[in-house]
Amino acid sequence: MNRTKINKLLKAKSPKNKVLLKGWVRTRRDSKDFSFMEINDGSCLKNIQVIADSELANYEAVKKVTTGSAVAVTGSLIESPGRGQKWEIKAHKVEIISIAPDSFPLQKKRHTDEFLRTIAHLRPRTNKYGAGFRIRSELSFAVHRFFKEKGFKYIHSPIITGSDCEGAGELFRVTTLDNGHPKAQDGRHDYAEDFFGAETYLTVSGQLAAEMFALALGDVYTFGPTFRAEKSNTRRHVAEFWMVEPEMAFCDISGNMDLGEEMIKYLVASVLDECPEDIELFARFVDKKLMRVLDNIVKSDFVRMTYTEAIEILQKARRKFEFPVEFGTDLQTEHERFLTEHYLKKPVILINYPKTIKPFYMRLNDDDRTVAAMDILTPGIGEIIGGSQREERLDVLQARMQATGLDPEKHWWYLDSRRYGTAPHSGFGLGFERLLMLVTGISNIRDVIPFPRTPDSIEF
RNA sequence: UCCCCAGUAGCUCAGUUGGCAGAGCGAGUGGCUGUUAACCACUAAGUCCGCGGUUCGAGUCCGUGCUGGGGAGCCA
Repeated sequence: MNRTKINKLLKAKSPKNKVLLKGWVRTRRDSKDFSFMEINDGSCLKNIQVIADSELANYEAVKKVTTGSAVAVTGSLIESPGRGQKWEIKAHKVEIISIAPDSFPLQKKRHTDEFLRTIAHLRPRTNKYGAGFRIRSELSFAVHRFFKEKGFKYIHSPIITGSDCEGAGELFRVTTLDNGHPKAQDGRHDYAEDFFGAETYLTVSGQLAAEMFALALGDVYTFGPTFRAEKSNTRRHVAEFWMVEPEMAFCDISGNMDLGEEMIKYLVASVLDECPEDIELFARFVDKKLMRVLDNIVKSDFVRMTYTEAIEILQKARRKFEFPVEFGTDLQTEHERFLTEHYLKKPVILINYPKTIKPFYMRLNDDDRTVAAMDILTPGIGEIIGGSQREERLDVLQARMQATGLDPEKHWWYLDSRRYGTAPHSGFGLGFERLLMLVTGISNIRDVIPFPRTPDSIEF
């Protein structure tokens, strides 16, 4: 007999004589001649209530089943005479697959997120983390569906890279050399002896690869893990995170903004549509304003303004900032928060940043002082998307590389894309975990990724 | 890396001026009961984060280290 998942059982239209259910015991309560067991199998937030009575051959053993134990229940799905649930299972047979000893650390009460991080291998068994990771799964599929519906091709960009100029951030080195290996005269490893015959790193972005494929397949995207060796310890940073990076040929900064806004709206709407119960949990217990925030994102247009306009707003603001605001300085967290949380109270797309604070590949504007950069900032999260129209003019790109200290020779293949059939193109990167934070209201990035990697922490 | 806060039972926390180590929940045992994070009674459970110092006496004061959290920088 095949097992039926609980999400299906709970949606039943009529009673069923015989079903098989497998899952974990969330709680058990004894009554006079029977026992109530709440079973969860991860298919949905809700548990199903099982009635195990003294007719069962192993009733004495069933009464010893603890929270966290695994069971298989054969029984009939009947309408519950009790209040609080429509359906319940009258057990004919309860197979005890395993008993969790009383050291099982999850209790039927709320735990702090800090404690649950120390048992990251068990936290998906809680309501909140189960819900969060179901949402993460649905959101991933929604990303692919969004791009598929728009005719984008999915590119698997490499994880190991020899390129160190993809973006800002410290890199993780990839090597098969060990400490005993002979070193070159400067005391560093001789990477000619290494696996690839050169220094290699974990990727910080799939952008350069995506650009090459956009200039062949038209509209493409990558969606995979990226790595930053920054020793930053904040609630918004992890060393390993997932990024979504679309890249579009024949697309300018304006089309880029349109896609970014459309994509965030689509993804938020998808989750609201597909995970209503899981989202409801976050709206009730994690962030009371969540539904209003999400509704606002889906329904209202994002504000669009230039970096220069943003600077003027901040300069006129009657607020003391710790860092001064003037053209040429990057916006600090306090500035971003003022704009999105106090001034506009909604997401904003900022464009045309000074060229001095942005990477070489962003397209130089006609004013020669700004580049066609685009950041989308949202209340609470800050920068969720960073992108640009790319510099497609070979000579300008070479000049920008040299000005920022990059060796054009080494990136010959990247420059080839501007030699042969170069065309305007644009793209951006969206931090997948930050999107999850936005959608769930979870305030710490460590709680939206299964096993977070942060400085001095690699237990799981 | 810098600034701030915290660390006491399995979990969440209280602990007064430096003077016997506490509660709720969880767990165990028993009772009650179509129960809903059930209810009632009893029981067990501690390196008060580590090290050093002050003191007749330190969970409490001082120094230092570790761990966790928040903020900043950097970024997605």
